[in-house]
This record gives sequence, C-alpha cells and structure tokens, in this order.
Amino acid sequence: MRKNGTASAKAAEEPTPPKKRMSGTGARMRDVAKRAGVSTMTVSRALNEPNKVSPEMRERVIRAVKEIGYLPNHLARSLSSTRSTTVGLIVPSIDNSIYTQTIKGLSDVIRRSGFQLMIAECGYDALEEEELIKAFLAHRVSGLILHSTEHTAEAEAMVRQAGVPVVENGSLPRKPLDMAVSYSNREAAQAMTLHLGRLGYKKIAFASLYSFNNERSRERIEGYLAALAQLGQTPDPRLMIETSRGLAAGAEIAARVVQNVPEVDALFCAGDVLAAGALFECRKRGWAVPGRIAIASFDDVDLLRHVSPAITTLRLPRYDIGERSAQMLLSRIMDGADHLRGSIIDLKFEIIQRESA
Amino acid sequence: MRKNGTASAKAAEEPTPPKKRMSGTGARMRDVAKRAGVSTMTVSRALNEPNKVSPEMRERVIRAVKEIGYLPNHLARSLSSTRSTTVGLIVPSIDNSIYTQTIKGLSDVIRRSGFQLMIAECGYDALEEEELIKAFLAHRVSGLILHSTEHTAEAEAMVRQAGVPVVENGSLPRKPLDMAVSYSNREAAQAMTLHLGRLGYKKIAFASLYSFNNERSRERIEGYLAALAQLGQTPDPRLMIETSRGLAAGAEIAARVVQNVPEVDALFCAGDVLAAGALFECRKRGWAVPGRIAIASFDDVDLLRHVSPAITTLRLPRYDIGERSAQMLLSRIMDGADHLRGSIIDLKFEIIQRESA
DNA sequence: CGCATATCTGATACCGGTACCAACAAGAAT
DNA sequence: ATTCTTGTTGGTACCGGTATCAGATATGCG
Repeated sequence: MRKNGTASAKAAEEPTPPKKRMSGTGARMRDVAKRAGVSTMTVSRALNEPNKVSPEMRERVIRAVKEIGYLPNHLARSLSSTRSTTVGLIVPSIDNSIYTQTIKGLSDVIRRSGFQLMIAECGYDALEEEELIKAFLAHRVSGLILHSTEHTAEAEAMVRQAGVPVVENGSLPRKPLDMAVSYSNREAAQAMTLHLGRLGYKKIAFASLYSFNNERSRERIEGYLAALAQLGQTPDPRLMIETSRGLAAGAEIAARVVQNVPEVDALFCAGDVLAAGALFECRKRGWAVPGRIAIASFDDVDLLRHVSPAITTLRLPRYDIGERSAQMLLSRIMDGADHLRGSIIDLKFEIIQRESA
Repeated sequence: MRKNGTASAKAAEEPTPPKKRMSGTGARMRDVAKRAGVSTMTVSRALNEPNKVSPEMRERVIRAVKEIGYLPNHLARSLSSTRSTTVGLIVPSIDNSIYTQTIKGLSDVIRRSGFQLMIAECGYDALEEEELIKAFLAHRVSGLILHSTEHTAEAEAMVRQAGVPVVENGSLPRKPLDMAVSYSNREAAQAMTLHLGRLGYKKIAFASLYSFNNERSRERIEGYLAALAQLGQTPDPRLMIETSRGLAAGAEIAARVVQNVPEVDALFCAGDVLAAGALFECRKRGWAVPGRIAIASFDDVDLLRHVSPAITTLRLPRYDIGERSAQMLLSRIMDGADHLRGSIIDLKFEIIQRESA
C-alpha cells in the first residue's frame, strides 16, 4: 500500500528493475499508534510488556492491532533489541529417522517458548557445518544446536566470538564447545557387547557405520573393543565390519560374516536398522536367530520390537536429548544461567533384552 | 566490544536488569568500511554485488572483512531491503518418516540458493497452523510451504494479505491458496484398489488413518470407494477401518479384520507402515500372505521391500515434491515468475508389484 | 498541604544494513 | 575542446522496531 500501486498487469519495463520481492507491505507499528492515538512506544509496550501499560491503553492498542491487521516485524524487533527469537539446528542428515525424535524434542520445547527453529543438514561434513554455522550466525540466531561434536577450528572460533550458547548432541565430548547433552556411544556399545558376552556368546561380530567422518561410530568401536578386552576375547578383524546405513546393508553383512567366519555366534549391529536387515537375511537363509546366530541392535526403533524374533537392543534417550538440549539452551538465552556453561549431561541408555540374543 | 566490558563475574545486581542476551557484539559493516578506507555502501556492494565495484576495492574490502572477522547481519539486511532469505515450512508432524524425504528435497534446493528453512509442526491442527503462519510472517519469511491443504479462514487471509508465495503439499486442492505440488491421494488409493481387484481379490479391506482432521486420509477413502464401484463390489463397513499409525496398529487391524470378516482376501493399508505390522501379525498367526490374505501398502518405505514376502505398494514422489516445491517457491521469490501463480502440479505415483498381493 | 516516590507515556537516538540519488572521473562522440 | 555516456563511489534517508531517559500524572506520607 505504500510502495506498490494496484498491480499494473505486466508493465513492460519498469524504471527500477523489479528483481526483488518484498514480503508483504503491511501495517507498521506507527500505523497502529496513529489509529490508537498513542505513541509507538506505547504500542510496543502494550504488545511486549503488557503490565507496563495501563489497561485502557492496552485495550485500545489491541483493538487497533486487530482493526488494521497488524503483524509485528520480528526482523526489526530483533535488530533493534539485539536479541533474536531463532535457534539454529544442524544435523548430519535430515532424512534419518534417528534424528527426528531429537528434533521433535527440541521443537516441542522451543516452540512453546515462542522461538523458531532453523534447521539445516551438513551431511557429515565439517566444512559444510562451518558454512551453516556462519549462515546461522549471520541470521543472528540466539542459540545453536549441533549434532556433531567435531568442528573446524574456524567454526569453533566463530561460535566463540559470537558468544552464542551452543549445545552439542552427538556424543559426550571431553571438552565441549559450550554445553553437551547426549549418551555415551562408547559405553552403550561396551555395555551391549558385555551383555552378549555374559549371555555366553564367544564370537561376537560388530557392524558399525563407516567411521571415516563419524565420531559416534568410532566411539562405538572403542566400546566394543573395551568390552572384548573385559571378556577376555581377542578382537578378530574379520568380525569388525564397517558399512552404510539401511536394511540392505544389514542383510549383506549378515550373509558375509556368517559365510566368512562360520564360528561367529552373535552379531551386534551398531547402526540404523542394520539389525533388522540382518534378521531378515538370516530368516531367508534359514539361519536360526538366536540359534545359529544371535542379533543385537543399537537403535530403539519401533521396528525392532515387532519383528520376530524381537530384537535385543538399546533404548537411547533420543527425545530426551532434544528436550533437555532445548531447555538448557533457552535457560542460557533467557535467564543467563551462566552456571550451565561447560555442562556435560549424560542421559544414559538402557538394554532391552528381547528374543534375538 | 562495544557494550560489554570484560565479563564481570557475578555482578550482584546490575542497574539495568540483564534479562537479555545479545547474540554477539561483533564487527559492523561500518568497521569494515573504516578499515578498508571506503564507505559502507562500497562494502555492501563489494559483498552483495561484486561486479558493481572495481576489483581493487573489492579486494580491499574482502581483506578487511577477513582481518576483523566480520559477519554480515541478515536481520539488518532483510529489514532495510524488505527482502528476507528465510522460508517457512509447516508439517503435521516432524517425527514422521514420510515427511522427512520431502523435507530433504526442500532443504537440498533451498540451501543451495542461500535461503534458510524454518520448520515447525502443527500436529494436524489448523489452529496451530494459523499460529505458526502468523509467527512465520512476523519473521518475514519470503515464502511458505504448507503440508496441509486445509486452513483456517484467518490463516488464508493473513497469507493473502502478506502477499507471500505459498506451496501446498499434502494433496491436490481444487482451489490452491497459491501453488500446489503433490500427488493425488484419491487416485493413488483408487489405483491400488483397482489393481487388487484386477488381481482377482473379491473382498478388499481398507485400513486408513483417522480421517477426522486428515484430509489426505479422507481422499484415500474416496479413492477406495470409487474403485470398488468400478469393480462392482459393494462397500462393507466392516472392511473399512480407521486407525492410528504404526506397526502395532497394523498388527491389530490384520487380526481384527480376518477374525471379524473371514471371507476377506486382501488388506490395503493406506498409512504409515501399517502394512508391515499387518504382515508380521499374519506371519505370527500362520496366515499365508498372499494365500490367506493379500497385503498392499500405500507408502514406499524401504522396509516394505525387505520383508518377506515383499509388500506390494505405491511409490510416491515424496522427495520430488519437496524439490519441486522449493524450485517453484524460489522462482516466485527471486524471479517474480507470476505465471506460476495458481499452478497445481501433479507428480503422479506408481504401483510397485511385489509378492504380497 | 508540600515534597518524595511510583507509574505511565512520549521524544529521540539508535540497531546495522540498503535504496536512492548526486558527484565525479574517464573515455566516447560530436 | 565540449558534451554525453558509462562506471564507480559516497551521502543520506529510511527499513520497523526498541532502549533510554525525560516529562507528566498519580500516590504516599509526615
């Protein structure tokens, strides 16, 4: 209404190249103020700190807002108050079911506080993560949640310099950038391996995701090896397999390990639905589970409970991680809560004993 | 460096209540300008329209930027240019695997263009969606992607008034708010039902998600009924079941329908992994699939291919929907592309014949 | 009743950039 | 040599709000 007249259908060549879009030229606070016969400050206060304004003013303002359909401009608000209401989240991969529970936990808490979540994926690439952090900081997010715990030096420097609170999620870092909320991948893998050992399995194979740029995966391998040591079993390279995600990969692994190492009696799949794929393959081939080979999994996805035999697995606190991360981040953003700086929260895990092992 | 001195550890009570956080008090464009000995406009241009600035100036600016670690402020940028680089996405539920592929498609395209995605979930609730739309518009997103195609009148009015381009995703609306990209839930359900009929099944049960506030679900039911009519089969209320999501629900349905209606010979599950649950249940009970009862599914999740028997299903263009939606939205945002207004893109689907039917 | 204190409202300077237009230099055209 | 372009740079107003402080009104109390 201010800059654009009635849409002149296909003006041949406007003087100013209209390469741009303006996202709605709506009413401004000033318009509300005029309508209500008050100053913009009163409008601002009526909307943001209602108790600092007399009831009648408040009502006049609210009415004016409704009458002209005013929508506050958070961009301007954030700019002038040097305080934004957005939080950035970076996950390795958006279309991976194991992150969605964490995202849900984050989203639930963050939305309830009136913040907005900006989400991006870095594809397990620290350089891409750096780019995304830069972009988020440019958008002046007031907090960051990073699933990875490995960052480029540049990324760490930017975050520090920006002074924005950060929560890291993927694992428990020795030295967090700021705060961390996770369970221990190492301990979880170790616990399950020990569990299998105590159940009597002597040749425990371990399938994990490629550890190349995946710290979580490396920690799980460590845990496996630590448990073997405790059990007095010697690691066998043929029993340690790295693979990609998915049911197909799990199937392939099961077939391979049983054929290469006939004496194997258990397979611990430390990655996304690998175990289900392995189980399906075993059934196809007629290998009894757990008679011929036991199977255990790392994830707590619904699927594992419903196949038969139901798969022994770990329950990981994925939703809780999101929830807790958001809470901590918001405490820092809104209440200062400087004592949280440096916190490392270990949310633990749990072994769910079922039929497959 | 401007407003905050050295962090005074635990100042007892500052005069101004420090309830606030400022997200980093970094260098401003003005600082870069001073350092490079140019005006802020030259800095602005060097960064955003490099070819409008002489090479030496450009280089001086870039160097200054690096030297003082300058991060542009997108808030200020968007405010003064009335043009933002964020896009809002509202899905019914974040932790549902079927949306993640679409989100991935969106994310891939949107990130590549330097935009940021703000994501929120409305929980199948149009009022919540309205709130979220309001919040997104307040953040001055330059585009919206809505999975739902049913909105409150208020929500539609706001979107219209804001003049922001919108893509709707969940189904093919008769009258889109602006643009729509989807497949037809109705046709897909109809096609699969017809397919089953042609395979010779005479008593086809249909399980769908609760249709109460789920338009997609209602359309699928319509498709099923249309197909039955074409096949000359009369609908049987006992064969039409509404349920919730998940493997457990699928299992429960399979058990129920076979027991209640012994003559049933096929079960078409039009919802998230229901079919897999149904299959597992049938196997537990020793019902041959497809001998005793055939099973078909609506989703194209990986799981369905790996169980045995592999489940006959539909391949839905979920990733493509995201990709295409983002492309159209960006065309509108960046290039005007007014001819796209009102577009309804039908991305079709495909029947994948496997062993279960 | 007078003065201190508390409560409410408004004027104004910014937040950190960009749009717009004027100024200026260096060829190009006449 | 003069005027017209074209290309580059800077000055300034403004995007739409909020922080801050000053002024005005109301209240408390001796």
